[in-house]
Amino acid sequence: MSDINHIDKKPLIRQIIRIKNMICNCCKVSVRELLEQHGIKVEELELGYAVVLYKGSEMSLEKMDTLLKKLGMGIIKTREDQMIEKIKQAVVDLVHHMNNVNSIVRKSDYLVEKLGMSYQQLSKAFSHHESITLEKYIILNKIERIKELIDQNEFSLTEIAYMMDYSSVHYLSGQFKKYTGYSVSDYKVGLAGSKTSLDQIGQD
DNA sequence: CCGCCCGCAGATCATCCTTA
DNA sequence: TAAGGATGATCTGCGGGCGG
Repeated sequence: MSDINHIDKKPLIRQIIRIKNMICNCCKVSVRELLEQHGIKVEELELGYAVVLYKGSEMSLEKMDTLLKKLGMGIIKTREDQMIEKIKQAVVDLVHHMNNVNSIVRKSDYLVEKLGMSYQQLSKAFSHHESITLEKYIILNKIERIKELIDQNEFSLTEIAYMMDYSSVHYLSGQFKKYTGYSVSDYKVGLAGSKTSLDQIGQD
């Protein structure tokens, strides 16, 4: 009797979950692996969201959130959370995934166009939700991208400045030192600290 | 000569706050 | 919710120094 009821009460739930701090394909691999290890079928998986199928009696959103937090991620719950995550992904797209110089338009214009909200609204929501301003978040992402380009050792600092939409190499150099505490030269010879994970940007 | 770094002044922009 | 103003931060342009 109880066994029959137990089986009947195992409905499969299909749900879209929004996931924060997914910033690259490596994250997708990790998320899929983690969820499948816990019996969750992943039907679709993109940066920022997944379509999952799971047994309601064995798994819940809370449990999934706990699992994802082990990867530095988590499930987005409120509308504001979702908006902040969209802003972050737009910034990551802009800074890290656009190698075409011409595509790097004014950051605020790009975000306004991509998210369909005024810059004031975006900035206010971001500052309210995070410990840094939207502008600083963009700059910190650019610094991490610059570190990557320096590590690749393919471009001079002048070329990197041009690629990252700085008007001059000297301003890039100055901003790099301001935000990291060490110069580009120090970073190149390994005297400085390592790169920061994108999901840790802005978190003290 | 080239690449990198630094300082300064002025222009531009982002953010915050107030008001309607 | 949008508009406008104030303020501080960021960015640019110029000039110069240093080391390879």
